[in-house]
Amino acid sequence: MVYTSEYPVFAVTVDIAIFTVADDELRVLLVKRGGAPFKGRLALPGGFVGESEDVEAAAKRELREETGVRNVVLEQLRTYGAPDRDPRGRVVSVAHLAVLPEQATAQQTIRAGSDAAEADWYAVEPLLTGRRLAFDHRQILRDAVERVRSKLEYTTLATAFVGAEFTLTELRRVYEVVWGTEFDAGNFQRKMRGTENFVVETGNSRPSPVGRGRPAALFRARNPGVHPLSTPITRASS
Amino acid sequence: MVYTSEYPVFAVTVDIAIFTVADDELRVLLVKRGGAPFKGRLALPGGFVGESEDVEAAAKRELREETGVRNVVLEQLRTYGAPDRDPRGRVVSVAHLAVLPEQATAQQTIRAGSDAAEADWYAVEPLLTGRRLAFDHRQILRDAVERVRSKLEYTTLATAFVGAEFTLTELRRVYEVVWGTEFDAGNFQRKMRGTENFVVETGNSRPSPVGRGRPAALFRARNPGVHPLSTPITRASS
DNA sequence: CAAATAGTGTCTGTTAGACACTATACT
DNA sequence: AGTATAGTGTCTAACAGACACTATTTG
Repeated sequence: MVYTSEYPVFAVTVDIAIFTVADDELRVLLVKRGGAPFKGRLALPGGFVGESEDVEAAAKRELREETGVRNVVLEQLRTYGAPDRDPRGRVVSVAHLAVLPEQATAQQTIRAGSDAAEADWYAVEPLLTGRRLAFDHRQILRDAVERVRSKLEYTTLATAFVGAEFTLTELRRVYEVVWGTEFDAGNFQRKMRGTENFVVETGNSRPSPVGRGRPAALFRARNPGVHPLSTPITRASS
Repeated sequence: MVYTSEYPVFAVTVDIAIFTVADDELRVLLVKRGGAPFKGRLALPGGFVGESEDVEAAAKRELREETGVRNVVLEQLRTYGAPDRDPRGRVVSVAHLAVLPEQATAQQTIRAGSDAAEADWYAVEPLLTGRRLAFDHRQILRDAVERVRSKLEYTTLATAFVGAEFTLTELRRVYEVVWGTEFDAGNFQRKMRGTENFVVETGNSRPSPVGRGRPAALFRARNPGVHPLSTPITRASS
């Protein structure tokens, strides 16, 4: 290592806020820490970046280790670098943000590490003000939620919360749950159908889960990944 | 250092894309590198984060060293962590974004470091595709420009490009130069006056720089800093 | 006065939101 | 038929953009 003698030495970690929407709740995947520091406290999943490992690759690896899924939405959030944020020493964390459809959450595999175990989904809302998380993870979580809420407006991120084929009601629920608002179902429908490069009708339909009512047309995302919207989805409505 | 033996060792730097608008151009402050690697190549100003220094504080320090100014807009952009991005070894860079009013650019002091000298302002546009910068700084610059363009829409960032008191024509020029678009002066005026918590009229006025024409009313930012706008400034117009 | 820049009036097309209504399923 | 969910029609207020016009200054 060239720098160990010339420049200050850091460790670099990635932490990931992995979100999903289930049972009309925005939820985040947390692990209970098995070792010091913050033993027993809930934390965002994460870990050290390898010596020759790209930071993004490290985030992907951690996400795969925690959830077993690949090819889901994952993007960098921001970096947290306060000198006292980790009691063990100088650790800079590059926080990331991931979004999973509810269906994918079943594949979640419990990580068998020594400093992390018992991964589980938690409702986000109480975590923002109540229960304390390890390190500065509450702040990271707050920033991540803010980012998700904002990205719903200007990008196609909402489709990352639902399966490959989805009804517009399912998509509307994502907006309603993440924003804590209500939409007029009719206006939402028109807006979705009228927004370019967002969703396309597949031709298939799905019967109502309640067993009654008109079956809903199925849609899919126009393009894979997250893209900016030409016309934003406004946050207002009743 | 606890981690030198336990975990991979990194150096952490900050790089800053410092923007201003002058002579109807978006410009960025670059330094010519005085030492290896990339000796003689242009680079974003930056440097190593100190052993007990907060990452944000390091960015502020670098900005002050390069420009002599304090209390200007400075925010984190994103972190670049490819394993081969610095030929000297494993260096992760936390890139930042700063915006200066043209008036403040005169105070720029040339940094007297060994690996950086001759700081100067360069038109951004040719740098995005042409001349190569040191490290991955072209990519950082691209991302920074993208962020600035986007933030003009949804935040009060435009006011960071102008002085404490400014005319609406000056503000309009910021949008036009950064976006490369033209606005209808009248509609822009109405939009600014009608958008809440953006600008307020001071009561003062300033004669036209050309010496002819009606003097323009002076405005100031409603609140210091960058804030989200209730209604975005749309990028369209002629 | 002419010229130049600042600022207002006004029309038009688009769109968000409210809400009534129609469509299609199951029991 | 009754009920529940999906989807359409239609009205209104707000707003962006085009563009004509007025206001205020200097030479």
